[in-house]
Amino acid sequence: MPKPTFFNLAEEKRKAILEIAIKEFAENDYQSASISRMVARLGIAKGSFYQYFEDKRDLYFHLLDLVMQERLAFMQQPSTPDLHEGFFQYAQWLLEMGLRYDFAHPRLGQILYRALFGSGPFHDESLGQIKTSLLAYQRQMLALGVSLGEIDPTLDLEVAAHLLNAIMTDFSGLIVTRLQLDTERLKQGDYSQLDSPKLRELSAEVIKIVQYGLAKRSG
Amino acid sequence: MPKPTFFNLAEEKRKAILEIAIKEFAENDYQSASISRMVARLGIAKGSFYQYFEDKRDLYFHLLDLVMQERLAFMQQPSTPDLHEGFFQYAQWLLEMGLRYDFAHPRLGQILYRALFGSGPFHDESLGQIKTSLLAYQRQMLALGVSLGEIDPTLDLEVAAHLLNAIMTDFSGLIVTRLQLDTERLKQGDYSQLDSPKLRELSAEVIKIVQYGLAKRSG
DNA sequence: CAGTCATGTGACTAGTCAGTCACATCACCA
DNA sequence: TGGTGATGTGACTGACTAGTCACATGACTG
Repeated sequence: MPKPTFFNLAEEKRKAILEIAIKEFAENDYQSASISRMVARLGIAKGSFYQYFEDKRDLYFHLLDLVMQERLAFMQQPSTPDLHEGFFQYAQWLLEMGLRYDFAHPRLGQILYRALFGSGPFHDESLGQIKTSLLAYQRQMLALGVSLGEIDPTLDLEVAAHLLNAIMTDFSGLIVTRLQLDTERLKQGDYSQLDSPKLRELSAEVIKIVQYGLAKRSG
Repeated sequence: MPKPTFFNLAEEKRKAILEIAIKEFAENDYQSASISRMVARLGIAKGSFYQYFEDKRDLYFHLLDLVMQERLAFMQQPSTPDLHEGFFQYAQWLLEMGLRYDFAHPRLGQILYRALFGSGPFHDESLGQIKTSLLAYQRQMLALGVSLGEIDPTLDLEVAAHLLNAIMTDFSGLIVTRLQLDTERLKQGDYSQLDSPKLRELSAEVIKIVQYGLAKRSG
């Protein structure tokens, strides 16, 4: 937890610190993210940093908290469909929103991605918990899908949850290559290509495969 | 490319260097992998290292080469089924072999995994090529599956290849949690739990989902 | 005004790192 | 034996790191 001093700061300054910190941890892994570089960019003294945070780790976990909060808030939009209205419809919506989030907050996404798949000094600690909770959610979704009669009840739900999760996290990478988005332009905030109807087409295609598999339908 | 001096070394010494280097790059990302630590462990002088390799990057790319070579060699076993005898049978075999490889060479797998999903200083360079070539292979497989009449010809093969690839690379993580394998024991070379028939059961379950999807079959 | 307390500061410690270089050692050959 | 070229060496450079601390500034209060 950041020290009280940090929360007493003028909002402007606090936001500036977070902005630079997010940039630093998005562009570098935990080890390589540099406090010296951050304070230099912020134009504040090294000592000040240590009045805001216990240490580097303290800042890092605070950022992870923010990332998860942002993501949850982003997902809780009024347009959210009800899972009871259709499992695969809901899954497609999840896919699309996850993608939109990654485009809207590429740096936050990067930090989360690093925490999930990277291997910093705290890989087992609480970061594993994020992954576990994501998987638990997918599993819960699937269980509901089974009870709605949409999901094959003979499936191993743990395996299915893993696959669903793998596909969803991989989806961003797919879209980026597919739409041939210029990563640099993305970083600079130009998301115009997102409006392309291809996004919906693609998520529909993915869900179709998830739903019916690769096999040629008999006939 | 390593300098000629490296290849002139006695095989014993060369292997010792590679062993320590693999350990170092498996346990740390590129930035954190330390040449100073390596030469200390090897009991050789820092200068000697720079007579074997141009620089850190040179060593790293040499290791990546080795990893890919090892993996290819591992996959080209006499037991390899013919893709023409059945797409999904072949896919299941691929899944199982990939897993066995990761168990047999956990450190090499770790290095490859880092190269694919990490974000070192050379992420765009040639490492992207590895991923691209893996994807190209999956895509080729799928195209053959279509021509064999096993794969739904209306699918977008690029999307399908991505999903297949995501599932395959995620599979190792799934198995490790599923079989509740002790990672430490694995590192020490105890692979006894691999004999479990669960391995085949699980890969079959995964392929079943890939083949027919999650949806409850009508009826 | 003096006192107190939160906040800001940057030089400093003790450690890390990749990479260099003048020198030493060794093997081999004339 | 002396010479030559490959190989080995480790102290050294310059640059970086996280974190500390004695001190400075500012604001608010009695």
